[in-house]
Amino acid sequence: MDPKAIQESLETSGLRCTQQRYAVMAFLLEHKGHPTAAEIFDAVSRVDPRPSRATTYNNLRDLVKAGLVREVAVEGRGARFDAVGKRHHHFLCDRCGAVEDVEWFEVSKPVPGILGKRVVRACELNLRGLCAACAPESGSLE
Amino acid sequence: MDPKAIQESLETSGLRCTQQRYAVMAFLLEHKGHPTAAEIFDAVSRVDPRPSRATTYNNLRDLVKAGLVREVAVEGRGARFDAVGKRHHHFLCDRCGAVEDVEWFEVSKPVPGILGKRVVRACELNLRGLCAACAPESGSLE
DNA sequence: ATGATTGTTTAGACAAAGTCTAAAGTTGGA
DNA sequence: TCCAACTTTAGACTTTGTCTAAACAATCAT
Repeated sequence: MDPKAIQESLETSGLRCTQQRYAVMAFLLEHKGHPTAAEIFDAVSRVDPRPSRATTYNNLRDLVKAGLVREVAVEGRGARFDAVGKRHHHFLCDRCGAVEDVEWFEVSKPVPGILGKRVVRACELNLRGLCAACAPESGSLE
Repeated sequence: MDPKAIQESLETSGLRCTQQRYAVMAFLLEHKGHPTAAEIFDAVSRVDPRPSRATTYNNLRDLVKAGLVREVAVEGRGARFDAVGKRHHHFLCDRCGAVEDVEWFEVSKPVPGILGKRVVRACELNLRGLCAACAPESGSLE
């Protein structure tokens, strides 16, 4: 995504395109590996010397609220983020902790009635196991 | 699950049945609401006055390693845990943060080839939206 | 342009979540 | 009984995230 497009998507969402905000967004678009807030903070800090941690957290929150970024549900200490792009599932490596995207495929819907009054707005699959780098030559258990 | 059965399942998994460990396991079996580590610590602290936080964390880690307990993947600060029982999916409420079990139903498998060398060991669905308590009378977007 | 208003950044204190260590306490088995 | 292995404990420490008040933009209407 080129700089102009990033700026535009921020402004369309009602966010000013500030240095910091832009840096966070650009970093997320370039790094699809679901970085943690700490990693994002480190990365933008390296460019613009010493922004406060709070700014990075604020910007992440703003971007999530605006729908440009999503927080990924994984177990583990730090929140991880993901620029909203193509729909996809996630694969979590039990050994090295990597969080990888898996190409989207349609999943079965819950049997009607199972959910009661609940309103479903989104639905994603978490696959778990060993990533390509950690996998030995053994087979799957699923 | 009765006390004897809990003790047995611990010992079968190669874990001594200590006071603390038993208390953590029993609490998880009774509270299906996916408590956070902090909640578990508080609960067992109330019974046995002042165990160290470290003990609770150690025991949780041991139980997860033994396969009796699972860490639930949700975004947000504290790790949440779940006694391993019937297979189920999770429903996450966007408004109140509740994590509820959803009765198991079979989900579509990924198209072969999509996963490359990865070895899948588990697979669960995260549904997201508004829980029964938070849902207005509007419809679903999915 | 000028100034009022609003949104943003900053530093640092704070709080919450989790880990580590060293010492002391248990437990089970030879 | 005594040893080796496992547990627990307190507390220091680290990491992650939030909050606040003050300084800094940027915007908009004159």
